[in-house]
Amino acid sequence: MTEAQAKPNGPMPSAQMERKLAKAVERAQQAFMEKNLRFTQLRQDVFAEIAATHASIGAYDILARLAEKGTRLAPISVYRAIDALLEAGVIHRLESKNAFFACRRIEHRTGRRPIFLACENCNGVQEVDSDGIFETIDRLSAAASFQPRVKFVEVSGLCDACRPGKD
Amino acid sequence: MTEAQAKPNGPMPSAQMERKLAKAVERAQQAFMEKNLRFTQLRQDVFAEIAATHASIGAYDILARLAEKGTRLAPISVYRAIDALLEAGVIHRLESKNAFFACRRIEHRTGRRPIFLACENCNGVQEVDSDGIFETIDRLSAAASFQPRVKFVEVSGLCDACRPGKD
DNA sequence: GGCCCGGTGGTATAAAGTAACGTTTCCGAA
DNA sequence: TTCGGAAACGTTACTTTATACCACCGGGCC
Repeated sequence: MTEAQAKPNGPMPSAQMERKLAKAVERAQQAFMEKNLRFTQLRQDVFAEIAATHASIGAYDILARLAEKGTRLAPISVYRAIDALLEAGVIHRLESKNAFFACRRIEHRTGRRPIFLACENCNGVQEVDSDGIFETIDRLSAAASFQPRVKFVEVSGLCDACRPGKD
Repeated sequence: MTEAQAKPNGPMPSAQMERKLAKAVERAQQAFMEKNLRFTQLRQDVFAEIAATHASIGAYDILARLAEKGTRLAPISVYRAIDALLEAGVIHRLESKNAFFACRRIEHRTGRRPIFLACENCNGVQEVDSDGIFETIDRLSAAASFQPRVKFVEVSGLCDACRPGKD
């Protein structure tokens, strides 16, 4: 398949989108400060590109979009920025797609880790409360004498907007 | 192809391991037959290599091991065999590692899908009963109007044998 | 100043996976 | 028994994803 795909969620006033993006960048900056990490220009640019997508995006797509805007980078530079963004917790990695998306940080509201619902059509990612799944994983791990370090719960499918029968 | 010769100090009797491997291959063959798929020589070779590993293994590692034994293949051939093995359900893919492992098919005993516990040290993979995790995912998906198709639950960490404090 | 260190730039290359196309093999129908 | 289509395989080339390596820059610190 090529890169062409269904447009992301419905039309939205671009002014509103820009305000949202600016807020997201600001929150990211906050997160970096709290962790004593540097929110450099490169990291900000990469984050903004990911956040502007409102979906998951591959490292090389980020690269291409930045190049279109005049910022030509080597892959390694993007990956370094991504590493920092992951460490700061402002983006997540979708293991099943080798892609990244801006964290909406619902765990700040729920106090719990979310699971990811990734749409195969529009690439949008929802984070929904895990409702005890991670605790279950911990329990199952303990029963198997397994020491968990990183846990992935990812679901691939179709989001509401992309469901057949809808338009 | 010559038989495995006596090793001076193997940790496990190689005869026993070979018997286990032969059984695994036989079960795989069974699975292929039940699904009306062909268990060709290539597929058998690739499966045997994965099963003999007793851990997760990357496609190119399989390629290299087969090459050592005189079977030189193009990557695509291995991937095609892997696809067939996945379809037959005799191996699983570890998304978080881009690797594959032989299914021990605990769902045949429990009637339920397992989750995967992957050791970062020895690459071993345990399949343990999911204890309702997938049902929870279905429920959460429905609540989010999301239509799930593929679900990944993978845990990366240290298995009992590789835990620090043991030896 | 001289030093360390985190971040960056650039080149090259590894690792993972796929497209395209032709040939062989299997298997059932005529 | 041969024919024909589908599935499997081989070969080449290629894309996508990710990292190694080394040099350099700029700020804090002695």
